[in-house]
Amino acid sequence: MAGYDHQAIEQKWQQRWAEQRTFRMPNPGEPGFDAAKPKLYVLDMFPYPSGEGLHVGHLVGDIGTDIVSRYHRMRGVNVLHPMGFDAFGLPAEQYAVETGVHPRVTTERNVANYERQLRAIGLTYDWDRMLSTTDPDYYRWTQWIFLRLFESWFDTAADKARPIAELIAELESGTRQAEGRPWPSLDAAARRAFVDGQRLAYLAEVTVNWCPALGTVLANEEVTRDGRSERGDHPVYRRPLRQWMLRITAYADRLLDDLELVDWPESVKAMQVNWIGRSEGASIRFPAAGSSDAIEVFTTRPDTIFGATYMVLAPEHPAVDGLVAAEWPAGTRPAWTGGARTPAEAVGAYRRAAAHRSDLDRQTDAKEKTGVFTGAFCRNPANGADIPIFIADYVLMGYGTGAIMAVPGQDERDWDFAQQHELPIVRTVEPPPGFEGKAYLGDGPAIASDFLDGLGITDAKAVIIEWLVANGHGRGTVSYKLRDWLFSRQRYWGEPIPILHGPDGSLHTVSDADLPLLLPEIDDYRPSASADEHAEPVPALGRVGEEWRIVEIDGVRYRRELNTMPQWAGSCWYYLRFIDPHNDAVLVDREAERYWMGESGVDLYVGGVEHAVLHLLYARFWHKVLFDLGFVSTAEPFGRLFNQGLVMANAYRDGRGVYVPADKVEQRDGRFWWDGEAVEQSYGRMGKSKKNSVNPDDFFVEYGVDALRLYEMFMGPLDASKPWTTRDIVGIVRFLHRMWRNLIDPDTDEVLVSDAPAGEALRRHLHRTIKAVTEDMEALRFNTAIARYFELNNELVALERVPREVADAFVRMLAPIAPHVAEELWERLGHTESIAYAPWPEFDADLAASDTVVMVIQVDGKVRDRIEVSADIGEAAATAVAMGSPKVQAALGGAEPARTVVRVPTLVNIVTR
RNA sequence: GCCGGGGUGGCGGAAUGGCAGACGCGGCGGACUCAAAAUCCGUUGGGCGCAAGCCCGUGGGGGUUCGACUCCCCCUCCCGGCACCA
Repeated sequence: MAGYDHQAIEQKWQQRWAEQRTFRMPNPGEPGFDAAKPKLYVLDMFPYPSGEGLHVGHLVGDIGTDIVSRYHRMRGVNVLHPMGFDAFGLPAEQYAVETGVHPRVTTERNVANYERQLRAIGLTYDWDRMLSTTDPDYYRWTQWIFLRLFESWFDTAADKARPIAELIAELESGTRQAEGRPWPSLDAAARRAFVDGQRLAYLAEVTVNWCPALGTVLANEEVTRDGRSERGDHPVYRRPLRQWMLRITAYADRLLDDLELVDWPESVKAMQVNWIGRSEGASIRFPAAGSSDAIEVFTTRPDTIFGATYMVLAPEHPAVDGLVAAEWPAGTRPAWTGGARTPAEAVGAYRRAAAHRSDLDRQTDAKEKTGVFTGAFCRNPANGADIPIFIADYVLMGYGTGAIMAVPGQDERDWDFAQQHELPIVRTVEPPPGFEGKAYLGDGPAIASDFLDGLGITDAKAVIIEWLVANGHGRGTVSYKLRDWLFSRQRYWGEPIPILHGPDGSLHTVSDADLPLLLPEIDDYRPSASADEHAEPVPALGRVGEEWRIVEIDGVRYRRELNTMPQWAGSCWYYLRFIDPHNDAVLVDREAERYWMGESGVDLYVGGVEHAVLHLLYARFWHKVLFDLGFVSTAEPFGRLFNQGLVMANAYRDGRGVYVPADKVEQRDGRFWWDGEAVEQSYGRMGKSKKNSVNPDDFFVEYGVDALRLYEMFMGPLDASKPWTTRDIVGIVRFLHRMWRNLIDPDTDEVLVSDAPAGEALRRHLHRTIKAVTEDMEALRFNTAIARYFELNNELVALERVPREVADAFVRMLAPIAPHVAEELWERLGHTESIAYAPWPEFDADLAASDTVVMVIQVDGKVRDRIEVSADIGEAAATAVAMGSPKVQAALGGAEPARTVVRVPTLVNIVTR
């Protein structure tokens, strides 16, 4: 072999790692497991195996975690580093619809291609632990967890989930009542309804996002803000449907509070806090005039109740129908009626209009506050005033109680509405002098508020809540933006929900012993897509034959649940199954779980920031349920989260706006050309749709895997988004060749090391490098670690032979990032064991700190001279050296030093002022 | 509008209170070569200067400090998230 042959080296070592199962990690108690070592669980967010395969942008995080894993193995740590595939979901199914190929076939093909690509990058996953969410052995346990959700309820007093059997026992023994009613007074159906309504997985008639084009409902999180599906960009309509829900709202406070336990980027924490949207306030009952009913509102500003001059209900509010007056009452203003002859007409017309306005329309017209008077009034409990009740779509049914007390004096939206509808405005917080705004949101003394007058906002809130409670008008409450998780999908390619429906409406679980409930074979996996927004959802499983859909037990015919789970389900707990992937008795072995999850769960979880809310919130929720039920040992699943940056690239569009292949575009005369046509350059995330992806497969042949790994890490900080520039690779390739030549004679293949000790300067440089690289490894700063390799390597160029102490340490330092060339050099240096478990080099602190330093001498903060001094120089000596400098004397120009700042040994600053 | 993150040479980036621009790309000059590539050596923030050297310089303005890319205040622009959430 002459010179550095990356292809031969990379193939050789990947083959050897596979043959020798170098990176297999046994569990506690298994042969080869060393309990004396500390543990580290390093996890990538597992990918959805798309047909397009991986591009270099996907690999940044995977390479980063591989480096961390390799580094810690060398430090004597048991590293759990698994990989799997999140393979249920829409694309495989859509592809199947288009081609007639079963989703399982495409999924298996894609998984195989991903595994091939990941192996080719030299990633050190323990492939024995590989799993796919579509494996029956895996989704068996996804279904099992669903059953645990179904069989649990949330005990608010204990602030945790408990088995539903314990609730039933308490009800039967009389220690607990069903919403105030004694258990014996309820008939069987009422008891069942009550219990089913307490479960963490429950069926409810809810307003859902129905996407007829996809033939399925979508979670709020899967709908874009302009009311279209995240996937496919189809229109989404709101309509009520009976669906499975998961009671994530019960965990809102714990999901919020426990963010303190985890080491996550502030931005992700902030997004979760924002998504949960906790706000403290009060719910207050306003009695409807001339009726015994009352309407409950939620407000964060109960202190402003004396300024509530009208009430607004969401158009869909259930109380509206009962409120609408027969005719317009005396005093109704024209601005309130919407031009209708009666309240019923006005309300009907407004509701119809509101239902057809998309969320986007509502947002664009945010300043335009529409609404109509219902003709009804309610009584403000604080001051006894009768105030008109409106419906308006600026009040959302989905938040709080779907009704507000409108306080235009202290709320901008209410101010706008009041202005546009000629409603009275009463300030109840004194704005500062000179305040010229409209609604005043700031603090100040309460005015026109009876017994609250003079109090600041905080005190006034406390006093009014106390008053509301004392007089039976309301109480302090907390409201959340977070909603329960809509868990039904009407698609085929997902986990079947293991529930049976009895003829009497009762719900029964498929027994644990009968799991997995296999996804039945089906000829036509098409969703029942429709252009009609009113079409009934038809789950794909509804087309399976009766022999599957109907189950007869003891002569009773049960219907199977036909919905499947959303794609998020499988990714909620995969990190647990990696710990014990082949266990067919339990979800995860208790001892193995305790060992690998340790104190704070996964030690390093790396993935894209796009999962900041959905996946991470859902997974935390499931984990907390499993924690409450005693199946896992930590409160949080992911102790440390790290978001890798995106890889960006230039993309080019032709005159029609169509993307053209970026790698075929040429630059001439400052413009860009493709196929003889001028094209527009843009810049953005690398992706197949923009035709600017770089396929790693192409790279292996030309530059090598080690070059790819080094380049991806050298581009910049791991968490920053960075532009991909293929030509920059040459710097990395030069480094690799130079390093090879430093150690191997290109003509004779002789190893160019000497057993002579390294010279003083080189040895110091080596130890400085070990120190810096070690610190960079700990802090995930691989870009600067690589810069240190370059510096050390460049110094070695001048040597005939590299001292062995330097070569050995250098190759080991290189191993985490460029493992193939490191293995090869390690072997040639005479080592017989894989470098993967060679000890990480230690540095000598005295050698790493240099014995002489360049001392900077400033005059009035400006650098005037640099003098090499001993590192242990004293302050007096440093000052003397500084004053002795002719350059310093020239800069002083005879001026007297007023004071001297000395920071030995690096700096002296002579101040003349 | 609110929340979070950013702005440093031609480019990617380094430096988190103490030499701004490590390292790499690109550029320029040179060696080797018939030539080119590869490789090697030198150089490369801007301005003035023959030079020694001097001045300017981390989005803009102000402040703290002997000393600020770094800390504080105001402004501005860019990126990400949320957005009529009462």
